[in-house]
Amino acid sequence: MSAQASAQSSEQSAAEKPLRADAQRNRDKILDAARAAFRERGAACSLDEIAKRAGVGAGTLYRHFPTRDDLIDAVMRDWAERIQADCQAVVDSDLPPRMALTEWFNRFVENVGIYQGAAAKLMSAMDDPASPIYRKCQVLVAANTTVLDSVRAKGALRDGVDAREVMRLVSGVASVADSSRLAPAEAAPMLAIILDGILEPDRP
Amino acid sequence: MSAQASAQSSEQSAAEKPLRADAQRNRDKILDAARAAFRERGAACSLDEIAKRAGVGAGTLYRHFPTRDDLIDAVMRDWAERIQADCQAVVDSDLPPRMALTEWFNRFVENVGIYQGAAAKLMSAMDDPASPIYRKCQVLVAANTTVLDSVRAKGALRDGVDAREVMRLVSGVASVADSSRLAPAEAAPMLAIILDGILEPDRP
DNA sequence: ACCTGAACACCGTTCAAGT
DNA sequence: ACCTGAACACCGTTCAAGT
Repeated sequence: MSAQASAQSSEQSAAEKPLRADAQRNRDKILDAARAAFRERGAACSLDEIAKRAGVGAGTLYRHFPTRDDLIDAVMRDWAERIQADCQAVVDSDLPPRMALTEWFNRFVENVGIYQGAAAKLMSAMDDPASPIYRKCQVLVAANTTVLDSVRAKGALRDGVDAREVMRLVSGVASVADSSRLAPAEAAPMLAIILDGILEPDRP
Repeated sequence: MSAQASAQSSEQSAAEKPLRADAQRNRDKILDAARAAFRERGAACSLDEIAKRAGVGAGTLYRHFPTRDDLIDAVMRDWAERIQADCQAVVDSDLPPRMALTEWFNRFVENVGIYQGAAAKLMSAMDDPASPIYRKCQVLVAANTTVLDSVRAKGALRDGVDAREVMRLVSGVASVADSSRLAPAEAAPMLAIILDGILEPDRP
């Protein structure tokens, strides 16, 4: 069972008071069950089913995660780290601008597409500070800004290209890919258009 | 009441056997109620509430519209006509390419954004022939192709730009605008990027 | 301090009984 | 031929009772 792997490294946010041992165990079981359920049935899957899979009462799930978005947020934790790692890798790689952005956008769409409905969740949280996922969006915006700035420093970006707008556009592509059930690679033509739209046209 | 307007011009698709008078009246009442409810609460609003608003039994709603998508499809009827009209207007206008496409994309996003969740519905129906909304998507794809072809004829489009991909991209923008609750005008920067991505860069 | 699961509310969907 | 609304199933959410 994959339950073991993450049950060992008790998943908890850095600066929070420690949970009682049994509570921590339940929290981990819920997260494992949620990850599996989201993967199979998408982010709209029944919370009751997740509780049952995790072998806990429904109330326990709600105690740990008052809303569905809180649960999604927790499940997204490792996922945000992966994106930050990708960002760093691309910036360090020193690839030519177009290749760097192609790589970055592709990974972005791939990462955002882990669960059906995850892309849509992200989009609606992006401008909603009240959403539990809002912070995760900030991380994405920051990573995207970092990558774009590194390309801008090479003079490859058109004037007036705003990282926020690019982020929205790419999220839109991720969402299209998600709801049309496109393979990640099938998003490439759309991403290519965006690239042509933000990169300085080849100069003689 | 706005109910009167559309109750007079009994809304029925061209080639279908006529309904009994009372059935036709109920159908119209349901559509009016659905339009109002979708506008207020979005495309995910309770069907039961729509039936109540329309003053019919729940079963009557299901008799006329077996699935939620069938109802959405019917509500979208006049909406698709509006898009086709916009398409024709833009093609006939003989505006310079960039202005023509700006106009077209803006209207597209505006039209698709009538109801919360409508854009998402469209996206997922685009590649799903089994969906009742699929036909409506075909209309949109056709209109979009017409506009793009008219611009291509002027040599303003980059080589290899596919109408289908552009349609997907713009739907994605509409979806972002929808779920982030952006005003239609706020989609302009994203649309500008797409324009730069598909138009031939200015030549000296 | 935390867990359980019965109980409630809400919504989609069906279908027997009615006109 | 069509309509009604009670009935059922399913899901989210709460909370009294338990450890």
